[in-house]
Amino acid sequence: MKKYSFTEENYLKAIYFLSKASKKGVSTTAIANSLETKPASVTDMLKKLSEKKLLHYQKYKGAQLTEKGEQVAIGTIRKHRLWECFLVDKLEFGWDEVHEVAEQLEHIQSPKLTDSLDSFLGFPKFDPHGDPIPDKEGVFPQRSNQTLDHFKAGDTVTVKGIKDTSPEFLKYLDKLQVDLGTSIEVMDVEDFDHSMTVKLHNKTLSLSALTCNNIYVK
Amino acid sequence: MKKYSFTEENYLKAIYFLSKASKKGVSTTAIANSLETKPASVTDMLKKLSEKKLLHYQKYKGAQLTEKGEQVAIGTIRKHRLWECFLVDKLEFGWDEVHEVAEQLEHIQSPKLTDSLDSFLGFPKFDPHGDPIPDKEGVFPQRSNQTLDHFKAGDTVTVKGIKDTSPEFLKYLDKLQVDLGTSIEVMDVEDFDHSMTVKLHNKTLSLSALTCNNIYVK
DNA sequence: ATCATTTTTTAGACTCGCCTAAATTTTTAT
DNA sequence: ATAAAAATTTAGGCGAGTCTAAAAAATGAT
Repeated sequence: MKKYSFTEENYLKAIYFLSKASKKGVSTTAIANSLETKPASVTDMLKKLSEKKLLHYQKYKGAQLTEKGEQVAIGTIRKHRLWECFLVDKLEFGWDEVHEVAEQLEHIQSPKLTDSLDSFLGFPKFDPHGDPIPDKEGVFPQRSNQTLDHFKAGDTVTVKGIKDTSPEFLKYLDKLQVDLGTSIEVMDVEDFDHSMTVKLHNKTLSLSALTCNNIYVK
Repeated sequence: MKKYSFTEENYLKAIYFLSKASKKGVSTTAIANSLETKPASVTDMLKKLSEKKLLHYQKYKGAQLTEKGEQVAIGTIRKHRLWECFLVDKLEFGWDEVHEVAEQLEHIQSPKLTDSLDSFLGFPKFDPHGDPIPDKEGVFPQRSNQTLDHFKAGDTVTVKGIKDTSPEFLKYLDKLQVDLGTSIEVMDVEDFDHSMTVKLHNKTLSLSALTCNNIYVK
């Protein structure tokens, strides 16, 4: 098992997420934006990662992870999400407070630690935002990818995940008492702006189309 | 609260421990040996740490931590030892397996994490090797600094800590069933080589002078 | 007190990851 | 089809942290 640097893991993780979105060849600029760095720096790093067989790279054509690179990325995501579970379940962090710390913890190199943590947490399938946690073999459990905005008046659904996991949005959801597992009944959908009137915890409230699109439900 | 790099924390920690041993001006070579680096590299770093007011440094005179530098070192030791407790108490690591991972975890930057972990662990005073864990204010609890070799036939003592925390010695102690809290009765001390015959867990065994000097008791 | 040995520092260079500015290639618009 | 715009790469450089080799200072032995 080779070791990869903090930076390498971050690049691979970023490229992994971007490749899920765009499907073919992740662009230099996209990576640069995602990592808050400059395109020139990304080009340098792509060359290095390419030499290490972690991704395929052709000048001007973007990057694609190799199997090896994808496994490193998935391993990093696994660590990140397990630590998020730890922080919320054991240390009583809020779901809006875990990201920054998990960004550090995800780079700790110790397979034994990762797997012991997994076991200690009871092999969770989803992190505090409902995002799937890959198992030791890199297999993701399936999570509903339907968002609340796809439902209509009369439907009753359960919150399964949050798409926008920014602290701002998460704090807003806290205020609304929306959490994983919360049951939501759709009362009405407004034709004009696609906002929804919903009932949850016996309270009636209105959710914008954007909000509804950021809540995964089933 | 400023942030210090992985490397800076390691230098400060090493100098802290060396200064406890030698009392006046930690030498370049001593630091280099401790960190498995070269004296020339240490000189460079001492200049930088000195500029940051983390230590006092004069050419050819060695280094001494400032109050600020000492607090950073103690903070790092606190993190290290808390993580060791976590690994042993919660993740069922052996006391001989924790050092390497704790060396990584100790550099995570999040006061909230450190303090939550402390609370989650029940504010432990000593780590799995019996070493004292400084509190949030940097105050160390007191631990017996008497070693087993200072006792004589007829004395009965309790193991309070291990001086040599190398995996090799710790595994040896595992084999002898010596653990923190283990009660030891001194049966006999050999004049010739100062080895001891002791009784513990109703077993009689012989311990070398070196072994006895590496076990803190009270 | 002086000479030899050891320790420490300086000088110059390397890697990693990043930057800016300029050159080049690709894409888009006309 | 070509010119303008956008994306990407190259070139050169910087800071952190490290190294080796050589110079300088401190220490120890006689």
